[in-house]
Amino acid sequence: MSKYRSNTVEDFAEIFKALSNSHRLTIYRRLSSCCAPGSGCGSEADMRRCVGDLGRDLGIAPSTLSHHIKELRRVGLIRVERRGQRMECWIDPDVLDALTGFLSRSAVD
Amino acid sequence: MSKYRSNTVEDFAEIFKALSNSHRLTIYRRLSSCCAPGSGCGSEADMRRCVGDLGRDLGIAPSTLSHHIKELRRVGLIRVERRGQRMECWIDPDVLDALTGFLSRSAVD
DNA sequence: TCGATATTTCGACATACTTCGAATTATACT
DNA sequence: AGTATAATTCGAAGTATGTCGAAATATCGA
Repeated sequence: MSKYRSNTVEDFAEIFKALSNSHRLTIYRRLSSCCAPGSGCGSEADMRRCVGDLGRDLGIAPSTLSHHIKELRRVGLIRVERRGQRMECWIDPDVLDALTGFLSRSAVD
Repeated sequence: MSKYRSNTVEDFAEIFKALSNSHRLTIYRRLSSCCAPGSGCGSEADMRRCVGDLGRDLGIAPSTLSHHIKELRRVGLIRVERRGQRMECWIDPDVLDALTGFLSRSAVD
């Protein structure tokens, strides 16, 4: 039931670019230790983490953190939703699947 | 018998950066339609492609192509060896495995 | 309503990246 | 030796990225 479909090589290049910064990659991995909503491998609270938590101990300014979150969101790797004061983030598993599929699949071109 | 071992998040970020340019990603995918040497899924000739072939129809200057090949090589994604006038390239399957493993594995941190 | 907490937006700056053309190196062929 | 082909190195130019601080927005609690 993968609803995600990325079309071009450019799309995937953008996704890789989002993971090409060590701060963003760390953020993404911290999220990937949680589960996707609806995947039933943890409580709701375990699936999501707020922006502040994700950037803890990274040594970057809040504005920089926000910029990185925005970038991960832009390419579709993560989803974000407000919950009170916090912005809760979680991984879009479809995009991750598309990415690993893209890597292992042989090029047509 | 995976002899490749990447240590840090920074290493993986570098690998993703190498794939974050659509020209380099296209080059890499053209190579991944071949097989690794020793994997026995094709003749020797099928496993490798020279720099000029990999950059065909990409619309970039030879010097730019060379720069991209160098970058893919630097992070370990591909291997290069001279064969006469040509430089033959092929994929390092260990690094690709490490990459997909890294993506699916949960973060410890 | 006022202050605290969480996050974003904006503008600025330094650094890194992509690309090119010109010149250079390596190999093959005649 | 001389020429052609394949690829690299170098320097330059424009663009993109990562980062910050200051100011703004959103929500919660007293």
